[in-house]
Amino acid sequence: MAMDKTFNAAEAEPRLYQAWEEAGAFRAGANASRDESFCVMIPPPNVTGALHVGHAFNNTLQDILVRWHRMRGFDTLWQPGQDHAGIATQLQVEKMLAAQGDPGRRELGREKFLEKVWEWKGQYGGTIVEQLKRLGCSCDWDRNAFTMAGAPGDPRTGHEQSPNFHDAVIRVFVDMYRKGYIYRGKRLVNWDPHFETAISDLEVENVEVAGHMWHFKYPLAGGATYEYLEKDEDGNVVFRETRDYISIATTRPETMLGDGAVAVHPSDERYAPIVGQLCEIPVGPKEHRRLIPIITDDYPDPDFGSGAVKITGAHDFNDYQVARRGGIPMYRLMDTRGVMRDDGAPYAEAASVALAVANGERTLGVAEADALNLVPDHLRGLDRFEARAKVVEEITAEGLAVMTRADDPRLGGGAKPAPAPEPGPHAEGTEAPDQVRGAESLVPLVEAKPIMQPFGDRSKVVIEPMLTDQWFVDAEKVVGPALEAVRSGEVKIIPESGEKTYYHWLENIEPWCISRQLWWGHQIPVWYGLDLSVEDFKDDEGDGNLDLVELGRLLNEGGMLHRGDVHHCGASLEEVTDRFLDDNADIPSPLSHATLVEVADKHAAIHRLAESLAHYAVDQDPTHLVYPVWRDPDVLDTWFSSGLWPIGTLGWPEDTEELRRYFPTDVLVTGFDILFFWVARMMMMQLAVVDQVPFHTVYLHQLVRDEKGKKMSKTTGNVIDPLEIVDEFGADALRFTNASMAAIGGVLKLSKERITGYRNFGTKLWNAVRFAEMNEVFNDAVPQLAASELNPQAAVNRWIIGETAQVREEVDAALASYRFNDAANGLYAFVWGKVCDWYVELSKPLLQGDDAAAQAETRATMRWVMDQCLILLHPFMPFITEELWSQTGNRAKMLVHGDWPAHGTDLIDPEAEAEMTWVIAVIENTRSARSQMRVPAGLYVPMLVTQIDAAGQAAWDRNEALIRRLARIDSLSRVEALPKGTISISAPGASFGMPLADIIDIGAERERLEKSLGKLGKELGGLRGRLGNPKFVDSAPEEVVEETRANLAAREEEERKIKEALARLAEIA
RNA sequence: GGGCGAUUGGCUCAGUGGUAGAGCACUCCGUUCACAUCGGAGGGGUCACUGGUUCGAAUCCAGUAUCGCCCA
Repeated sequence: MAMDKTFNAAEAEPRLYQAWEEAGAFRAGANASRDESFCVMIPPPNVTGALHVGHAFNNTLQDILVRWHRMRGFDTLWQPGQDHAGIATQLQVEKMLAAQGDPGRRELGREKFLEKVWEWKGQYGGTIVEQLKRLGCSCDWDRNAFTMAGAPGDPRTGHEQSPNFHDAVIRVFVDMYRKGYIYRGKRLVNWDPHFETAISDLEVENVEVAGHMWHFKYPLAGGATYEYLEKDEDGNVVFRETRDYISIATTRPETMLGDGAVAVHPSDERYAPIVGQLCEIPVGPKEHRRLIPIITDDYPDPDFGSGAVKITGAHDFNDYQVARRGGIPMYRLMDTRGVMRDDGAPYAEAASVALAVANGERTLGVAEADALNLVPDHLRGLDRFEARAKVVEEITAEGLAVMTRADDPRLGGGAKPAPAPEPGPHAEGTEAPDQVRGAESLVPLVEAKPIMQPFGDRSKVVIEPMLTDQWFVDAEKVVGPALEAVRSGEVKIIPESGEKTYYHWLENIEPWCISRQLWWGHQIPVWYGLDLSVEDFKDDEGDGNLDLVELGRLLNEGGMLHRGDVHHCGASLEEVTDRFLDDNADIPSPLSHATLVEVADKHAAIHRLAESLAHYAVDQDPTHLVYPVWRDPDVLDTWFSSGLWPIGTLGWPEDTEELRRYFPTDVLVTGFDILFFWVARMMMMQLAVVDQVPFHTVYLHQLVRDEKGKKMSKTTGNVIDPLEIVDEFGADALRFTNASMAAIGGVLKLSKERITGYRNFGTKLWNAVRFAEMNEVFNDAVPQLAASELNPQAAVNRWIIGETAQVREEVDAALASYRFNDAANGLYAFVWGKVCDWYVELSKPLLQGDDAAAQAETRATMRWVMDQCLILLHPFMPFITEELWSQTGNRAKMLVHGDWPAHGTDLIDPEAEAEMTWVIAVIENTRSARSQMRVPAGLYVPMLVTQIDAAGQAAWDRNEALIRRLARIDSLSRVEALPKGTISISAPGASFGMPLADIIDIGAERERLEKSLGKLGKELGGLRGRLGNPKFVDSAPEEVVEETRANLAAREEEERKIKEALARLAEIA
C-alpha cells in the first residue's frame, strides 16, 4: 500500500491517542525495564481552566521528559490532576446559576450550593484533561487527582481513583497547627469587597490608573504654630512661613478617618519642631475632631510631596508596618463589602476613646481598636468612593485644602476646582461650586497623577487592604529547610537566576494567609466554643455548683457574649471533643458535665446554651445540658492544598507503594510567576510535613507571548488558541515549536511562521520515510538489525551510522540538562540537514544501482537510520512518529514504548567521516561553481583532475557514482594541466576543473575567484597574525595552536589553487 | 526607588574565552524519478556603547545608554 504524500494529523491524532490509552501505554511503570523511577507532577491546572498556550508549552516540556524516560525504561509516572480553584469555581457556578435563573448562592445555602459545585465539576471539570490529550500528553489519566477529592459531598466524577486529598489537607493543617506553624490572628490582608474574602497577592493585579493626590492641612492642636523653613542644597533658606498646620498628601482621603498618626522622616528638619505634638484630622464633626500624634519613622520620603505621611494602619500596607513599629492604633473603617462601617457605638463615643488613646491616657488592644468605629455618623453606610467625595468636599469647604494657582501644572490639564473622586462603581459628578478660572484665583491642590491601584483579578473591583481575623502559616518557622535545600544544591532551580529570586523572597517572607471566606474549599478543621472559664465569675456558695442566680449572671453579665472564644484543632469533631471537655472540667458543675454538640455558628451556640440552661433551671436534670461548639466557616487557600500536591497525589498520609516508589519526585516544570506562590510553598510544606524535598529540580520558564513579545490578552486580541493551532498544523508542529523555543530562561514568542516551519519539518520526515518505503527499505526481507550488527561496507552507510550515534548523544545531553531547544534543533539539523539532504540523496545510486550487496546493506542501514529518527523524535513529535512506525513493517511494540538507543560514539568511523566530508565538499564546490557560472542545472559535464592525493583518489573511486549523480558529472579524466577556460574547483588534496570554455564567462569566473581570494585573505591574516604572536604560541593550549596551524595550511593550499586558476584565466584574457 | 535580566544579520533567536550560527524572510536558478509544506546556489552582522582583564573577548569585569520583568 502506497503511503500518502503527507501526514493527516486531524485523522491520525485521535486514533493514535486512543490506541495508546487502550494499550495502557501511559500507566505508571509502563515499559519499565530498570529500577530507577522518574516522576513528574503536573502543575495542576484550575478545574475551571481551558488550555492556553502557556499550558501547551509547559506540558509539552513535561511530556518530552516523560516520554524520553519511559522509552529509556525508567519506572515512569506523570501524575495529572486539577486544583479546585476556590474563587474561580465559585464564581463560575454562581454565574451558571444566574444564567439559568436558579436561586443564587446565598439563597441555596452552603450545603446545597456545594452540591451544585460538585455537579458543575462533574460536568465541566474534565475540559482541560481532554485538551491535554489533544496535545499528546502521556499522563497516567487513571490516576487523575483533584485537590478536593474526598471532601464531603464528593461524588467522584472525573477523579475516580484520586487519593483522598481532603484527608491529606486536613491532616497537614492539624499537624502544622500542633507544631505551632499555624496561628490565627488579625493582620492586614488583601480583601476583595466583591467576593468578601481575603485573596492572595497572586490574585491581585496592580494596574496604573489616572488618580489624584489631594493635599490637606492637619491643624496643630491648640492652635500651636512653628516656623516652616525650606532650604536649598547649600542650606540657604528659600522659603519661610509661620504655620499652624502640617501638610499631608493622600490618594485616598476617605481613609483619613482611620488615621492613627502623622509620620515624618527623622532627618526632616522642616518638621523637627513639631515632632511629638498632636495635630487634628480635619474631617468629622468639629466638636469631636480627633487628635493624632506627629511621629518619626524611616518610611516617609522627605522629597516626596510634603514629606509628611498620614498613617492609616488598617487600610494601607506601608502604614501597617509603620503603625506596628510605632504602636499606633489601627482603626478599621469599612465592612466586608467596602462600605463605611455602620456598627458599634456612635461616633462621639468612639472618638472620645480614640482621643484618650492619642493623649496617652489609655491603650487599646488590637481587638479593641478594631471594635471602634471612627466613621462619623453621617458617613456611615456610604460606599468607600462616596465617602471619599464627601470627605474631600467637607475639608475643602472648611478651607483646609492646600490651595494653589489655577495654572499650577501639577493640576494636570485644565484646573478643576474639585475633581471627581477615583473611578468607582458609585463615582458621582462633583458638587463643587463654580469658580473663576483665572490664573490668579486659588484652587485646591489636587494633583492629577497616575497611581497604581490593586484590582481583584476575578472581581475587577478595587482591593481593600483590610484588617481581619485570618489563619496564617508562620512562614518564618518553616522557611529554613526550604532555603537550605536550595543552598545546599539538594534542589536545583533552572535557570540559576531563579535561585536568587527564591532566596530573596524566602529571606523576607511574610506570614502566609491561608484562610478564605468562601464555601468551595477545604473547611478549616477548627471548632470554637464559648469561653466559660470566666475569671471574675463567683460561685457564691463555693460549692462548685451553679444555682439559678449564678446561671443568670453567667449568661447576662458573665461576659459570655463578649469574651473571646476558645478553639481546638483536630481532624474531626471527635478529635476535639475531649479537649473541649477538658477545658470545661474546671468550671462549676453542672456545666462541667455538659454534653458537646455541634451547631452552625456562635449565635446558634449562645442560643442553644441559653436554652439548655433554661431547661436545666426547670428540670434540674444535668444530663440534658449541652456545650455547643461550631466549626470555623472559612476554607483554606487553594494554594495550601496544592502545596501538598506531591505527597497528596501519591496517597499520603497512607503509606502507599506509589509514595515509596515515586517520592521525592524528580522535576517540576512550571512558570516563573508561581515560584513564590507554589514552588516555595511546596518546598516549605513537604519539608515541614514529611521532612523531604518534593523534587530535586525545578525548571522555570517564562510566560508565552505573541510573536512581538506582547502578553496575550483578550483585550489586545492577540490570543493564540493552542487547539486552533493543533487543528491547523497538528499537535506535533506546536510541540516541536515549543521545544525549539525552550532555551533556558528564554523569552517565549510564539509565531505562526515558526509553527508552519516545523509542520513542514514533519512533512519532510514523512517523505523521507516514504522514499525509503518506496525503495523497499521496510520490506520484510530487509533485516532489522542493531547498530552493531549492520557493519556496512559503503562509507556513506558507515558515515550516517556515526552521525546518528552523535546526534543521539547530543539529544541525551541536551535533555539531561533541560536544553530542550538544543535537543530539538539538533534533531532538526540531523534529520533534515544530514539524513534528508545527504544520506537519502547519496543512497539513491546505491539503492537504485545494480550492486546487490550495496543495495542490501544500504536498505538495512536506511531502515535502521529511519527507525532511529522516529525513536529520537518521538518525545517531541509523538503522533507522526508513531504513525510512521506503524506504517513501516511489523513492530513488536508501539513506538511509545520503543527502546531508546544507548549506542555510543564508538559507532563513529573517523575514516568514513573524513571520506564523506571530502565527497560532500567536492559536490558542494562543484555545485557552487556551476551555479555561479550559470551552467544549466541538468547538464552533465566532464570533470578534469590535475592533482589528487591518494586519499582523495580512493574516496573518488569508492563514491564515484554518488559524486557523479549529485554534482552532475559525466566523466573524470586525469590531465597534466587544465586547459584555458576551465572552471576551477578545489577540494582538500585535489584540484579539479570543468572545461567549459565555450559556455563560461571569463569575467564572471575571475570575479568568483577574486571574491573567494578576498575572503581567504581575511582569514589568512587572522591566522598568520595569531601564529606570528609568540605569546599565543606559548600560552594557548597545544590543541588550539595545532588546530590553527592546520587551518592555516589548508587555507594556504586553497589560496595557491585559486591563484593558479586566476593565472590561467589571465592567459586567455 | 530596590532587585533580576536583556541588547548578536531584515525578523525571531541560539551561542560560558579560540575570531559568529540557525530558522524565517530576501535574491537567482530549478518542477521526470521521496517531498514545491520542495531542491540547488547566494547576499547579508565592526555581536548596543566606552573602558579594563587576557596571547586572544559576542563570551569575563566596570561603567554608560536603551528596553523588559518582578517588588515597592
